[in-house]
Amino acid sequence: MRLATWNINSIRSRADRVLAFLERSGTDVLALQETKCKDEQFPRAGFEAAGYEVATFGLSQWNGVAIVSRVGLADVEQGFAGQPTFAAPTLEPVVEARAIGATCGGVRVWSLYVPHGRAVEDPHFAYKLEWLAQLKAQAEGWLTGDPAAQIALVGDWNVAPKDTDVWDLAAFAGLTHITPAERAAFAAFAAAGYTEVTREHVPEDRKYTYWDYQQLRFPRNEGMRIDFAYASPALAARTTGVEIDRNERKGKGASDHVPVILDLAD
DNA sequence: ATGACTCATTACATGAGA
Repeated sequence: MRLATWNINSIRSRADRVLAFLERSGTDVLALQETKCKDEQFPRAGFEAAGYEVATFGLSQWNGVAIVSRVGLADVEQGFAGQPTFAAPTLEPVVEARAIGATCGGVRVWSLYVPHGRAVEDPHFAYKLEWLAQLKAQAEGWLTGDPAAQIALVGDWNVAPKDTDVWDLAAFAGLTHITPAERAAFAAFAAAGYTEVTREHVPEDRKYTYWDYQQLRFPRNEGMRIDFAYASPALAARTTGVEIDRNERKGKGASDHVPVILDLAD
């Protein structure tokens, strides 16, 4: 089975690209982030015509996550238990559309769009840390008592765990994504028993998953590695390979992130 | 070339992204 994750930066702008990717890569289950549309606006028809089921969680033009699968899609959950809320200025707190779970081909898949944080002194940053802490608390519970659990926590984590996961550490001084607090929140999933399988299979430096649209970041390979896949022990044992599909950043109309693809043994 | 931001909005400028 092939399981992929991709921050698509608007599904309505790139549905054709995603359909072509599914066909070319032979991906069975795709977790999407930043779909940037409400559920009723999601372009489902093309996916269903291609033989995929679709589960979405979108509330507005911000955030939005989805899972598409051709190996079954059951027990959909929009958001996770205990997911922190966020209050935009002048608005009531809401559970944002940043997490959706579904069981696909025997794997409990979570498509995750971790809050950005914006700036270390911004309320969004504390929200980010709490969001990760609460997700970790839930994810720890999903593992207990079931050594055979097949769980994949995949998506845009908005954390660069290693100094070499950004193109120039000095350029990030004082900014989010590289702080010890964020890295500790990310590492807590490993302490809880999950394995970050993309690092295991692609350990080399400068294997980025995101390049800013500005300042020729992609042709210069000045990117960030922030899209990851934490796997439960049984799922990690099944993971035979990982590919970061760098070619998807090329050309007109690319997302600023590329797909990360996991190969799972039957 | 892999190329000089992009997306969505009761839009025409603003907020968000990282």
